[in-house]
Amino acid sequence: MSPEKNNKKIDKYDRIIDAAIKVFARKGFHKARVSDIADEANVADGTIYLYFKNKDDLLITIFEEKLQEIIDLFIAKLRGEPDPVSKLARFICLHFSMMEQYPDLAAILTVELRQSHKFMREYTPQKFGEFLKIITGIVIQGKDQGLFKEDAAPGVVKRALFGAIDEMGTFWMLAPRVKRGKYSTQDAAKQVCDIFIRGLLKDPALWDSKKAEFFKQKGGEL
Amino acid sequence: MSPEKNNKKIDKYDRIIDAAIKVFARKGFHKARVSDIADEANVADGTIYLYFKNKDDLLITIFEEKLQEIIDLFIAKLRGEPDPVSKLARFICLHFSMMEQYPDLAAILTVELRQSHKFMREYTPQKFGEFLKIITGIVIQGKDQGLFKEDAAPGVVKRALFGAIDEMGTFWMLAPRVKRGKYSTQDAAKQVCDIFIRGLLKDPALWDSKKAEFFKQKGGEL
Amino acid sequence: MSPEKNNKKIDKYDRIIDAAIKVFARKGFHKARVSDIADEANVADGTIYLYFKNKDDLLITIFEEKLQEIIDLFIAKLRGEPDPVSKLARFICLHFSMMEQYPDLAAILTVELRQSHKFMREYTPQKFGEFLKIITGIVIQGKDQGLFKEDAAPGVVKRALFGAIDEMGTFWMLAPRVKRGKYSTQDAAKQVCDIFIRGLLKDPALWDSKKAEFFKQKGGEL
Amino acid sequence: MSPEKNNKKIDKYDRIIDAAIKVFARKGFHKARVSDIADEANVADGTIYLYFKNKDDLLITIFEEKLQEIIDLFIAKLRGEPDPVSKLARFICLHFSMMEQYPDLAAILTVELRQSHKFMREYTPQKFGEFLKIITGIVIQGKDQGLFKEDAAPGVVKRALFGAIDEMGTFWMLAPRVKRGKYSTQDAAKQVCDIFIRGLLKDPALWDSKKAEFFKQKGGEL
DNA sequence: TATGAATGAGAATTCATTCAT
DNA sequence: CATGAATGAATTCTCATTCAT
Repeated sequence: MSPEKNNKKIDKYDRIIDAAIKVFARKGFHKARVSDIADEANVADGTIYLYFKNKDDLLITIFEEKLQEIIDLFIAKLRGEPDPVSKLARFICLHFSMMEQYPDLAAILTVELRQSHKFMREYTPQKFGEFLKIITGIVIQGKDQGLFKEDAAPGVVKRALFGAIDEMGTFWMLAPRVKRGKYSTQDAAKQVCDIFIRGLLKDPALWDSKKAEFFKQKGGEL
Repeated sequence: MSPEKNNKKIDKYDRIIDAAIKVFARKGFHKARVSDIADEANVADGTIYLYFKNKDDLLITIFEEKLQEIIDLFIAKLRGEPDPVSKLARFICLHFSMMEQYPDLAAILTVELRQSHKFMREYTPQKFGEFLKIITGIVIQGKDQGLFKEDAAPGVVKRALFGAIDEMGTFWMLAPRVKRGKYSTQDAAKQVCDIFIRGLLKDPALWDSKKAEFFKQKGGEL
Repeated sequence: MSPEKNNKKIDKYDRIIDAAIKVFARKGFHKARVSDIADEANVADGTIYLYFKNKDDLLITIFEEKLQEIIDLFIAKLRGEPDPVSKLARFICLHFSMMEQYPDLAAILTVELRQSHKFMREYTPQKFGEFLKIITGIVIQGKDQGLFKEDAAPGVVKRALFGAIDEMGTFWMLAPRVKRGKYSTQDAAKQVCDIFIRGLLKDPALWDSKKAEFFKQKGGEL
Repeated sequence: MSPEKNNKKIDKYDRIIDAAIKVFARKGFHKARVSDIADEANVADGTIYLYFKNKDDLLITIFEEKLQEIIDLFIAKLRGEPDPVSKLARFICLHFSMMEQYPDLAAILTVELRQSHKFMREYTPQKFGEFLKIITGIVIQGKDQGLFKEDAAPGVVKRALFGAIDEMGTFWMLAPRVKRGKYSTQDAAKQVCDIFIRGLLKDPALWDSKKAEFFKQKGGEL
C-alpha cells in the first residue's frame, strides 16, 4: 500500500516505455543511455532486456505502439466530422493538439522516425504508413464527392500535409517554452488549414465560409 | 599529370567535405566513423583533424557551407522570375531539383539538421534560417502586391512549405532508386505548387491559368 | 572455496589499486596503459571505470589512500619511542623499511608524486603534507625539550630530511635487485641518522652514545 | 641587421634546446608537444629532427649538456674554497643559487631526471653521476684531512645531500612566486649547511665558529 | 638545410548487453 | 522475474615522426 509498493505494481513494461519516451525526447536516441532509461523507470538496466530485445527495439516499439494509439484516437475523432473538409481541418487540429499534449512523443516521432527509417536495417515504419493513410482516405473521399480538385494526388498530398504539420511541430518544440501558448498552435493550425483546404478545393470560397464556424466550437482537442 | 597526382592536387578540404557528405548520407551521422570518411576521402584519419575541429564541426561546416551555396543559387535563379507566384513555383521546383541532383546532401540536411538543432549544444542553424527567409520574402511580396491572402502569416507559411517539400524529399530519397524518375519529382513539384499557390492566392484561378505556361519551359532546373 | 572463486571474492577495488601500483611502478604513470592495469588485475578495462573516474583518479587515490596508511602506521610506531631523538631515528628507519617492503609503492610516491603535484591541475597532495608534518612535530618537540638547536627551522628540516631519504630510496630502487640486501638500507638509515641527528642536536655527542643501543634491538621494522 | 634576421643567426640548435627547457618546465616532458617546442623556438616541427633524433633525445641532451655546464661551473667555483668545510658550504649555496637563476632547468632536472632514469630504456644519466661525484670528492677530502667522521660513507652522503637540496628546490619551485625571495633560498642554504656540516664534522663546533664568516661575504653566487 | 602537411599507430573511455546471483 | 556488476568491442582524437618540396 506504500506508494513505492504501489509504484511497483504499475506494469514495468509501461514504466519503461514512458521512461524511454522521456529520455529519448530529452537527449535523442543515440545519446540516451539504456541506464538513463532504467533510472527514469526505476528498474535495473537488465530488466529492460526482459521486456525489449535491445535499444532499437525499444524505439521501434514506441513508434508502433504509440502510433497505433494515435491512429485509433484520430479515427474515432474524425468519425464525428460530417464532410471531408471538416475532417481535414479536424485532422490538422488534432495533430497540433497531440503535439501540444505529448511533446515528448511528438519529438521522437518527428526527430527519430526519419533516422530510424533510413538507418535501422530491416525496419519499415508500417504504422506510420497507416497513419498517413488517414489523410489519403480523406482526400479520396473529397475527390469522390467532387469537392477536391480532380488532379490532386492523394499520395502526394498526404506527405505534403504531414510534412507541413510536422515541420511546424519541430519548430514549436524547439521554440522557448514561454512562446508555446495555446494560441500559437491553434493559430498555426488555422494557417495550415487555409493553405491545404483552399489548395485542394475546386472552389476555395467554400472554406472561407465554413472556416469561422469550424473554429468556433473547438476547445481542447484530444 | 597522372590522375593520381591530379587527385592529390584537389584540395583536401573539399575532398573531406565531399566524403563526409557521402558517408553521413549513407550511414547517418552517428553511425558514420571518422575513419570511414577518411577512407572515402583517401586521406589519413588524422588529416581530417587538420581541417576540422572534430566530427561535429565537420557536420556543422557542411550545413553552413552547403546551405550558403544553395541560398546563393536560389537567390540568383529567383531573380529571373517576374512575380511572386512564379517565384514561389520556381522555389518549389528548385528545391526538388536540388534534391534530385544532390541526394546525399539533401539526405543530410533533411535527416541530420533536426537532430543537430535539437541535440548539439550551442549550435543554432543560422544558415537554415536564412534559407527559409527566401520563402518569407516571396510571401511578403505577394501580400504587398495584393496577390496573396492578407491573413497569410509568412512565418507559418515558410515552415509549412519547407516541411511539405522536405517530407516529400525524404520519401523520395527512401524510395527505391528505380522509382526515382525525373517524372516523379516534377510531378510532386506541380502538386505542391498547386496546393500552396492556390492556398495562398486570393484568387486561385490565377494559378490555374498561369500553371501550364510556367511548367512548359522548365527542364533541368539547376 | 576454489582458489579462483576465492580470488573473485577479493574486492575488485583493491585488486585494481594493487595492480595499478605494480604497473605504475614498472612502466611509469604515463607509459602505463589502463589495459595493462586491467590485465594485471584480471579485470576488464571497463571495470576500472566502475571504481575510478579515470586514470588520474587512480593515481591520486593511490597517493591519498596509501599515504594515509603509511601515516597511520608511522604515528603508531613512533608513539612507542620515548624521546625526539629516538623518534627521529625511528622515523628514518621506518621510511627505509617501508621502501624495502613496498618498493613499488615507494617508486610511485617517489617518482610520480612530484610530476602530479606540478602538472596535474587542481591536485594538491594534501596527504603528503600531513606525512611531512610528522617530522615537523618531532623537530618542534626536540627544540621544546632543549635538545635541538634553537635556530633549526622545522619547515626546512622536514623537507631536507624527506629529500635525503627519498633520494636514497630512488637510488636503491634503481639499483640492481641483487644489491638490495637488508644490509644496505639499514646501513643507509644509520648514515642518515648520523647526519641529521648530529646536525640537529645542540650536543651531537648525545647521539653518539645513544646510537649503538638504538640499533641493537631493531629488526624488521614494519 | 633586423632583429628577426639577427634572431635567425642564433644557432638553431641552441634555440631549440632553450625552447625545450622552457616548454618541458612549463608542461612536463610528457605533456609537452614537439610542436610547442618548435613554436617556442620559431622553427618548423621537422627542423627539430635535423638536430635531435627524437623527443627523448632532446631531453637527454638537455640533461647531459646542461649538467656538464653546471659541473664545470661548480668545479671552477669550488677551486677557490680553501677547505672541505667551506667547499661543502659553497656547494650547497651554489646549488640553491643555480635553482634560483635557472628555475626552468632546475625544474627539469628535478622532476624529469628520475622519470627518465627509471623509464627510458637504455639511458643512464652518466653526467648526473659525475655531478654527484663532486660531493663525494669533498667528503673524501674531509675524511682524509681528519675533519669528517670516519664512518661517513661518501656514497650515502652524496645522495642524502643532493636529495635534501633537490627536495627543497622542488618545494621552492612549486611555491607561489611571491614567496620566492632571495632570502628564503639563502636561509634554506644555511639550514642545510648546518645540518650536513655539523652532521659530518667530528667536531661540530668547528662549523659554528666558521659559519658567520662564511656567509658574510657571499652575494649572488653564480 | 628548412619546412609543415600528412600520416597512422596508439590509448582512454563509453555503454549496450549479458549472466551469475 | 529482477538485479546491477562486469564485460570488452568500438571509436574519437592526439601527436611524434616522416618526407616531398
